[in-house]
Amino acid sequence: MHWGMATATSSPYLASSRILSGPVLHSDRRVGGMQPGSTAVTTVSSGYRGDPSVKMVQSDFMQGAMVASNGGHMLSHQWVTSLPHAAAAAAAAAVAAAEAGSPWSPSSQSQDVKRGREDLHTGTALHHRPPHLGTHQAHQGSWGGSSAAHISITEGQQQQQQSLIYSQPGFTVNGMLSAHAGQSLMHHGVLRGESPELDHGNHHHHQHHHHNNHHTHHSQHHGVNHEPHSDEDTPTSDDLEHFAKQFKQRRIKLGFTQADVGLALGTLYGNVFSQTTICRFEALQLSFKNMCKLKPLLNKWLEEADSTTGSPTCIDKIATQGRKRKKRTSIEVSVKGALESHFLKCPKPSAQEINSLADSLQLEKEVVRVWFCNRRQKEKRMTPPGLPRTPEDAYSQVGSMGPDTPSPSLDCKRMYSDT
DNA sequence: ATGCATGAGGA
DNA sequence: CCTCATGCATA
Repeated sequence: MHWGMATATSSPYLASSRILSGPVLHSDRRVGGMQPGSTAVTTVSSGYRGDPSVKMVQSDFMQGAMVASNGGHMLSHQWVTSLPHAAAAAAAAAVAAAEAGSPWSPSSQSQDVKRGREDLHTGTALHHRPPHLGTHQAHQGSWGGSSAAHISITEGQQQQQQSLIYSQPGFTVNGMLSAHAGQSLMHHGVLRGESPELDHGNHHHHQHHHHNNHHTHHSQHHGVNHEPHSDEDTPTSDDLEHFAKQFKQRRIKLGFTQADVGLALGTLYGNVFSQTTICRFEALQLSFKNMCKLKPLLNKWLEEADSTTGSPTCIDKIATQGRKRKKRTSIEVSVKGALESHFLKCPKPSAQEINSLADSLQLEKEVVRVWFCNRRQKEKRMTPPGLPRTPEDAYSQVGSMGPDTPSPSLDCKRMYSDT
């Protein structure tokens, strides 16, 4: 209705300079009108959470503890999506038919499939460094697989630059170790203006749009597998996998949560990372290149971590920026199914296509666009659902990705005019 | 652990 | 607008 298609298009939300401290709480949930037919709802919640410093050694399940229950001031209502009475929603819904097309996307993503986890969960926080664990398992080349001994980042998914400045002058490293028992210490010893991207030293990566090299490559011959020595040379996929595993174990043994690590990295090297990123690293859900970039850092952290086992140091908590984020739009399952279907037909819909889709699904165009972007990214991640495959047939989707999506999908052209 | 989102950077 | 790297907010 109101925002049918004229208004909501690219609402430049955000930009709120700062949040007034005024207790402006609007208890307006979703403006009532929503019925079990809406395509999506945007959940409302407070804008920012205080500090997750509740360091409780939990395995690595989730840091649910962070959801502080503060007074809550939800004053970000620029994006409130007034749900239209989705009527047609139901129509398009129910389309969740996933024709397995990709090697690793059988029919999972409907909402969130959990691949089985495997182990961990050491509820105890022990600070003892394990002698070492030599549990290397088989490896299957997930993505880059194969001995990437020489692969160097050729896969080149485009890349920007990430630098890695070691800001923090005399600030000695060793900023990890959060509070050990109590809360965290939020004391800012140093605040860097925030360094977004830092370079790692190698920005020789340009963007070529091709994927990782998953050609059958067989490990050529590395006399002995170079373990995760220190870092340096581009690690092989196997290395990464192995490292990630070890990292996770050590981290847990040391009693740190993923969030802790991310924080420590920040105070340590000037790059803060979130729990999410650490998690994804451990799960190898990052792009090959991204994994390579993070590995050295995490490796250093590990070293520091066990060497300092027991040295409390301060961690600073950078001020939180009042960045307003659009509330996460919850897309209904059925709608997701629809999107999924379209994605299979055409992973890269044109703007117009997106518009049509958005319209028929009654979602904002932006939401749809982003959905596709995320979907594509997901497709590129490592850890295909169901890795344990023989390295041989790991991939079959050859022919398509190359320098740049040679398969431009010259077909997705079916916009139906609703009504 | 993940879904949706933001942004930088490149065309 | 896309790709990528990241992360808040969630489930």
